Amino acid sequence: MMLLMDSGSRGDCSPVCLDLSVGLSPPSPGSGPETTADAERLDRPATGCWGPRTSSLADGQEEAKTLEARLTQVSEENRRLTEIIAYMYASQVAAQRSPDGRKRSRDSLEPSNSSDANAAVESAALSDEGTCRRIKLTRVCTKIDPSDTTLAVKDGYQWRKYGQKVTRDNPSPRAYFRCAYAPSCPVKKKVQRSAEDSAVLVATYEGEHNHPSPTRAGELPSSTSINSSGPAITLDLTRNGAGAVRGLEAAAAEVPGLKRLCQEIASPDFRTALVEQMARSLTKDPKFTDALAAAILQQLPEY
DNA sequence: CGCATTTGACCCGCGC
DNA sequence: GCGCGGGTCAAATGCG
Repeated sequence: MMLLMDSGSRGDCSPVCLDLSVGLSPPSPGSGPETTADAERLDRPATGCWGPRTSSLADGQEEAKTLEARLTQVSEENRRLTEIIAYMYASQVAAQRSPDGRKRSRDSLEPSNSSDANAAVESAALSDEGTCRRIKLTRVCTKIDPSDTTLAVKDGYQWRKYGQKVTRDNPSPRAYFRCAYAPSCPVKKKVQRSAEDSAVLVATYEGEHNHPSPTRAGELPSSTSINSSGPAITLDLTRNGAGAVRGLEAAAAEVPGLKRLCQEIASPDFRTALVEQMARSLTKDPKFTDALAAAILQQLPEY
């Protein structure tokens, strides 16, 4: 699951993306609770993400080692919190299923509105009648000015409104949008205020864009460019490091001269330096810590 | 005048 | 078969 924290001013900065891949995705129908596997993972010792370390580190790398350990520890705590939240969230959703037992064919994966404010972002995949075709569902909660009556969520895409409806379980109307940037783009968006908190706007995205974001034209989606001159090399930082490097290596097979660069990137020294740089910039950035705290608070259900 | 938004009507799936 | 509710359509309306 990807947590997108919209800063509200997408024009001048990219969103903070936290990959909380364990957790708030509602359990797929038919599958058992994920808490068992999660609990097993909880018991696992916290190991570094970057593999075994050598004992011959220079003094200058001591700080990097400490920061790396700290980063791993924070990540582990974050993951545990996410798992706890996921468990509580799943229990809450199970307890608040509609009492009439009516099936919700299109919204079957959407949690009840009472938990809207608790779930900042959720992603799910709709299984289509047992076939392999999957429709990506993403829910995004955005804090807005309660006096703001426009159901507009600034997400960088152009949307065309094609309908509005008042639903039974929420007094505020639900607006229906289609992606207007590309005529063939199948993505739809539903926007509705939370039933509990009118200051929270819940946007449900259905499908995936078949074009890049207009505000990030030329940039590969979910990727961070690390080379602005010459042919751009992109690292998908939403995956783990090894996955990103594997993607690079695959690209290197097609682009001559990239293999050596890939080997460099895959080396422990480069990874250490990368971790050091990322940790420094992240820990020094109060916006990051604030955003992390806010994201965690948003995930916590209200009792 | 062209485009986006609004809004009532219509369609469709589901439960009874 | 009927009613309900969500989703979509399309004519009317508003705005630059």
